[in-house]
Amino acid sequence: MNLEKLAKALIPDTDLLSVSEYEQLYPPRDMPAGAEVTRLAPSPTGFIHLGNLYSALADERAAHTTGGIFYLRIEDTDDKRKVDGAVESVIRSLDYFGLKFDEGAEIASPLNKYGPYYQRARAKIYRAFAKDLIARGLAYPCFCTAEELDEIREEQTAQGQTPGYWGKWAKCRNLSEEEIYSALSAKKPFVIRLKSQGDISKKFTFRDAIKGDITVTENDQDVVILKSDGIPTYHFAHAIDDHFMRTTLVIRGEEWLASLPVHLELFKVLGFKPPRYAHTASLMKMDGDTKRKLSKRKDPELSLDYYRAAGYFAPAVVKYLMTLLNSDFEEWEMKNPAADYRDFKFRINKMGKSGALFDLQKLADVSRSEISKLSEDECFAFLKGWADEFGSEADKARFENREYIIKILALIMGTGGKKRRKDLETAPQAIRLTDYFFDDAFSPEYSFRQDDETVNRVLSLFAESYDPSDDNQTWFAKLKAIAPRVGFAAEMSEYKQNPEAYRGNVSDVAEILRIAVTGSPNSPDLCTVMGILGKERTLARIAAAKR
RNA sequence: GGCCCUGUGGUCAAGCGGUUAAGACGGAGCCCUCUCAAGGCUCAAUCUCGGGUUCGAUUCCCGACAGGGUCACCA
Repeated sequence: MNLEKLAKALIPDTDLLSVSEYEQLYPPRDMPAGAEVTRLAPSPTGFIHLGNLYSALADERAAHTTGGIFYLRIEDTDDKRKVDGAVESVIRSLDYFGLKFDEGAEIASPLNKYGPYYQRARAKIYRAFAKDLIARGLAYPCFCTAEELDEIREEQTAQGQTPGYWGKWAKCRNLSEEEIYSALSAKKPFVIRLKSQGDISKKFTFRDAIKGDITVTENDQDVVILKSDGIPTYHFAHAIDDHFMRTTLVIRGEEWLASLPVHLELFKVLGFKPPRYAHTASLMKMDGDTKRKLSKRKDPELSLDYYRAAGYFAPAVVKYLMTLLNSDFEEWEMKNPAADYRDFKFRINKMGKSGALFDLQKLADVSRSEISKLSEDECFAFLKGWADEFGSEADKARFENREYIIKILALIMGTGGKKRRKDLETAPQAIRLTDYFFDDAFSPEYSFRQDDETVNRVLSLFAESYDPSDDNQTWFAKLKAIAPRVGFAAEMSEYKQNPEAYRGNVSDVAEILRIAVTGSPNSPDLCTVMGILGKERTLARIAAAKR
């Protein structure tokens, strides 16, 4: 059979470069030794979830801790998956979490020399190599219809054979020249398949950067490399793109492990040196009583946009993911509490081999601790940032009087002091804590535990003696003085020794006042709260709370 | 079902032939306290199961079992 002629008939494009011309067009990168080139290669659905961020963070760290390149490639070979604005959404989401691409799709960079970064725009390259493979007898056209393939599969299943297009089942593998040209002139649609040279009975060991040595058999499947629309499958595009974009380290989910033999054979027939691979254990989630991989369809609450909207502190999410990526990160962080996480020496080979369960409690803990480290300005910026994008009008308005809100934050969150509140996981949680400082949000449902008479008496007595210039101690002494007048113990110790002798104690006095002023039995130091509210509002609230 | 990966407390996990089997989250309890928060202290909880190898296995080997993944003209 004249293979050159066949290649021209199958792929008639006349504007394709030669194999060596592509090598010149995309020369090896000039990089320091040890620098890794990694990539994020999503399909353009625009939806990325925590699992994707986890893997993207591994890519980004691997590149940026070695002085390498982290780029974005869009795998749009399946047009069913395309969603408008998806690429921008990916970039924006990752940027929110502090991950930046050095080059790639929609990235303005002088480094963009290995594009185009959309696979659809790279059709010529794939076709050039498919043509070369055909001419070398390593690929062939297949005219089987979906129905025929189904039949083959059924037959294979019935016989207990491995399903797929291989060996004797690969009907089109040995089509005669005549059969091919007659099918072609009949305009029958066709795909291009790899003519696998592999032997299923031969095993080989492959070294994965995370999983270590993995023994698999050679590939014997005549996989599709060019679909009937002339667009490559993932496998073919992967081999060509990662070669010509000069990727050094392919980090991807372990679901790809199964197709590794295919990819390695592709690299081999193409004459490319394969990159190093790191197959990451995927992030899992509890579903009923079994674990399963995080799924974009089933777990919309794991969307990155969800975390943004929920007001999680982005650096906290990243740090949580870092603890999952390299478990010694946490220890390192304890030793270097002030250091940037980027200073940590991320190691791809220290990643866990088995899939970690996504632990919302742990994320919450990291989040609490990160938020508790925020300075006044950072805290203000964080909360305002959330309010501006996701908060109500009232929430937004709250940040207009900077001086006032800063005072409140210092009180409720302890910003500026050493006693920091550490139970806040998200921005809205913190903002809700400021509600009673704003009259428009102050709508108390008083829940006094004492009878009306006691409440009124305490309130009146306090109002009479209240002096906004009192310091904390003086203020509290006045509270203590009120206690015996309503039959309560002034000292906690006295009360504890003899609880039956009193109707209550100072803390009950404080509670009445607290509910009156803040609407809640819980608040930070009441004296300071009153100070921030000012005498007028304090007294007005006390008056309004009377039964 | 075939093939591949994985298997230390509830969760994330250190460990790499001899350890009282780290640490973190979570849980329980106590103390302190004007409430909340914060802080201090204490406790419970783990090597999937069999066989080997070895003076000695959580650690090495084999098997079982369990969990996960994958078997497309999707990525």
